[in-house]
Amino acid sequence: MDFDAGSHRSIVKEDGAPMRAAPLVTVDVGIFTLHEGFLKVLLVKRAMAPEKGKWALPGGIVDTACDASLESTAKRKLRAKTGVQAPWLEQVGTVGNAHRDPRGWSLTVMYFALLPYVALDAAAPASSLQAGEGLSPVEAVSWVVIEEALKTPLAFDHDELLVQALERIRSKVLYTMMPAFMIDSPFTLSVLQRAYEIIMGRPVEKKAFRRRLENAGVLIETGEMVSEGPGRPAMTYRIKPGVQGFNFSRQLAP
Amino acid sequence: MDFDAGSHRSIVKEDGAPMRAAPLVTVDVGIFTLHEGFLKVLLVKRAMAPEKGKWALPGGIVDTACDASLESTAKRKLRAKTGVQAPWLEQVGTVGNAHRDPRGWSLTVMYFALLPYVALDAAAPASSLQAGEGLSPVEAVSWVVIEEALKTPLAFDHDELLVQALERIRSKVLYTMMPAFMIDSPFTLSVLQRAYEIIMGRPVEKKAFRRRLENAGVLIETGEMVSEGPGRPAMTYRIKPGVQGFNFSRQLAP
DNA sequence: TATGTTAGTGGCATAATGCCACTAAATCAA
DNA sequence: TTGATTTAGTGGCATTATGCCACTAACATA
Repeated sequence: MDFDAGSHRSIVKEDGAPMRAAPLVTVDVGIFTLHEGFLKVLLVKRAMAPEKGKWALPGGIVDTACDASLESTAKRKLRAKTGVQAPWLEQVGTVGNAHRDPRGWSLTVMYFALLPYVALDAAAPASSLQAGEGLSPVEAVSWVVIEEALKTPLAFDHDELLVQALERIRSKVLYTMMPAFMIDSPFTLSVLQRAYEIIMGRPVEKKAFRRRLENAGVLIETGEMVSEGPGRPAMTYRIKPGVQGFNFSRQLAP
Repeated sequence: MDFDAGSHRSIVKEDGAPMRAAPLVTVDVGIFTLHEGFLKVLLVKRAMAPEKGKWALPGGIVDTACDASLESTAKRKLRAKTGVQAPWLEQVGTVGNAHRDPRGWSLTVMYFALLPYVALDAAAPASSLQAGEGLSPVEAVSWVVIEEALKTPLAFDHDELLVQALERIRSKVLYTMMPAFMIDSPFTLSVLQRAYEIIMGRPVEKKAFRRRLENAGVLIETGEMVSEGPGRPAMTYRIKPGVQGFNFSRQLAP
């Protein structure tokens, strides 16, 4: 069952201030991309208390008035910071306890999004730096190389949330097409391979990589070749529709 | 960030009834076991509105006063219905939207638990049939064969939640030791194999199965043999500690 | 003692990946 | 023009975990 009839109560303290029996509910989104050879995550610098001035994952309260679902909340946060939609949005998990927020019991639903790199200045709408429709104002928005983000002390328990999201990504990269959603389309197989390598943190064997993609049939040849600098020109490809749900039968070497 | 300062507001409607800005938060638990050759899930019959009289997954509101975390809420629900702890408890995901509960925006964090069969009459404490510490009274508690549960119309969106949990289990059974947590210990390899087969819904090859376990080194030989009826006596085994997190390098044949 | 039943193993086949050397087609610098 | 360098792409064998199947082992029962 969901809850007892009438069990949701608004307790009011003696001084008249409302006290919550239900926890605060927020959505946080780890937004990841590949840029200049690095895996980067989008961080915002909080402009308001609590944790004012600290770097944090983008996120905020679920607005029951304007969000139809948790996923639409996540999409709203994403669009507010990047100005674009993400081709991959996935729920990581939910963390809820009495101590993660100084003001009491709180709960956050963690998502991660993958997208090709977009410059923030150009793409981010004004709303990302100002308070708007349920949006929190922030001092700054920035793509941060993942290793640095992991070293930075983040607001609340966002360090742990970031680690959780990263673990999920590093695990799924071994048997999915994830990296294809973080680069511009169309792309060459070499670019895609490098995307895998950046996320995995180690080299991938060229032949095995290409054969795997070929047998899976997850790409469409565009027929267009590209040639950058010296070396043989390369064929370009696009992702087949529906590939987000595709899983290879085995993982890349651990 | 988590939320804006002061953004949690208790809106009061004109008639004085409190209206929530924050969603209702619940935890639901799919409790699974193996019994008499079937995969079964524990269902409860709701004794109170809403959805009174309907079958549902055990669960209920998060009690911020007594639960330290979401997981402890899940454990409390589990213990209330079965009287025992589960050796496997895993979060499946969170569903939150405006329409899953007739009374407004609500959110549930779904867990699943795996445990060896326990008879409900004997093991369930009185609290499972009566209202207690934040526990909801139910008309009945029952182990239901999974195929039947899937055919039964459940309260709220519990049909979908059950499907989600089941998909997770059917997927992870292919590369984890999950079934070992649903049978009594120690066990024979034949019993364990049958546990896999029940969940997977198809036969598993004996030699491949045993070799896989042997190479993984996830079991401890007890040294004790058991003999039931005719046939050669079988060695018995226990699960090595820490095996819950173990993943085989490949999946069983899809 | 023969027969049926369940436990457990030997050994080859299969499939996806790892590995490495090779060819192919471009740029660049004498 | 030619050779060196660079990147793209392939051929083919090795490795590894699993699938498959026939075989042996040890018990009960008639």
